[in-house]
Amino acid sequence: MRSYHEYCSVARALDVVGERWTLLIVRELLLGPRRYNELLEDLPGIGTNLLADRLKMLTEIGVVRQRPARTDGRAKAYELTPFGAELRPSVLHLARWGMRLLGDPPPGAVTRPRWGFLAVQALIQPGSVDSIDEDYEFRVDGEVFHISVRDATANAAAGPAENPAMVAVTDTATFIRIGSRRITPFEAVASGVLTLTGDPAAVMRCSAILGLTGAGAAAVPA
Amino acid sequence: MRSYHEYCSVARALDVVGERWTLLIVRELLLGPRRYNELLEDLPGIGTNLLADRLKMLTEIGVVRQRPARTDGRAKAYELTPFGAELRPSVLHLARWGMRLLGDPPPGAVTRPRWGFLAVQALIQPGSVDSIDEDYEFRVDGEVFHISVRDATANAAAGPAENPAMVAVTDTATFIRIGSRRITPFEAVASGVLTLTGDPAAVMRCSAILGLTGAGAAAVPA
DNA sequence: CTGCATCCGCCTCGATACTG
DNA sequence: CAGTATCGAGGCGGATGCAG
Repeated sequence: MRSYHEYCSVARALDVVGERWTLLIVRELLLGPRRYNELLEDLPGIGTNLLADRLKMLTEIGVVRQRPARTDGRAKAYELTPFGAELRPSVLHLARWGMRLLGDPPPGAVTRPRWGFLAVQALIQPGSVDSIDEDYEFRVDGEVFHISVRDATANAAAGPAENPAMVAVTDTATFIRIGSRRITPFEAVASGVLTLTGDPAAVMRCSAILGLTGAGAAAVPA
Repeated sequence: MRSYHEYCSVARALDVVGERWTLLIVRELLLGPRRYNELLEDLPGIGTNLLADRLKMLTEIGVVRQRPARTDGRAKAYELTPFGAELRPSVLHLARWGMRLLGDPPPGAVTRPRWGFLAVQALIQPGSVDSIDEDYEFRVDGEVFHISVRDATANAAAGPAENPAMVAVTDTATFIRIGSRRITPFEAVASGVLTLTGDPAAVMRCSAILGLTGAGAAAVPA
């Protein structure tokens, strides 16, 4: 295992998760346990030997562990250990930062609706959460997830909301275009690529939580 | 420039800062502007061509920019753009995460006191800051920096504090050993590798800010 | 069919030498 | 001091093979 040989926690962290593909494997596992072949599908281009090597290394270090898959007793699934799950803030901050680098989807690019789920978690701004308890549901290219606000704290979770105050329906490209502030939700609604139903006031509160209301659409320099 | 070809903000971020050495360059620049040869010294093993390539790429993307060095009008220094500086939370979270992976300093490992400055910033827990305005000074192998608490918010800065309520003097290895919770500040004082002067109550408040008081010395699994 | 291990061409990386 | 040029070694990516 290659190392920077620096006695610094950043360098040490990068010794473990800084090699190619490794943090993307963590990204997938942050969305839930995953089987080997599922990871191969989620990460086009990775090469099966590399995935096996990375999983073995991450398992040895204690970032990832195996456990029997839910559906099939024989098959095994990979999941993050609690230690590995502590990478979530780093990955979410990277997601937030990378959002501004995303232009329109290039022709050869792969897109997965699940990634939008991560994007929402990255956009949530703890300071902008109102004290009204309610849920917002998102349906992005068939993938369904929601944000729950309880006690002025917002959490994202998979699956539909029980009684959503707002439902947003769109496609992955539009979703990321909104998240990267290239268009506003209102423009998306106007052009018909986003459908918002529910309480208009809840729509505004949800937009605020995701930091999409302010004029702070900072552009990428140069 | 190599890419994952995924339309996902995490993958896009890693396209830019995920290659070898790149995030360590950012780490150095987070500590202030730096000249080419200084970066070469800070990052042993990088290879001068790779540093040049990375700096050029980061400059084109808008993460880094050049500006005339302060001391010498002709010489140029590299610094982060505001966009690049937004990588700070990601790097600090990684620093926090990697702290638990740091054992005792291996024989061949390089150590720089400046890295401890980053470690302190990574350890600061916004929720554990008392509402007493005061400063804490740290002297680690000659490098001096401090934490300022104002309005229940803690900030780390380079240089000495004006009127520190506490001064901690130690070496880099001990400093990181404390940060990784392998020993407590009290054990370090007892064994003579850490010297704390000032108000004992301030020492406790500072320890709390850095999350060093609780029993939460979570170990690395397996 | 899933879950890897092996093999091979290629491209990045790392070290040294060289130039403005 | 601040890079560019060159070249060998090794990690990476893709195809294939094989065991449970």
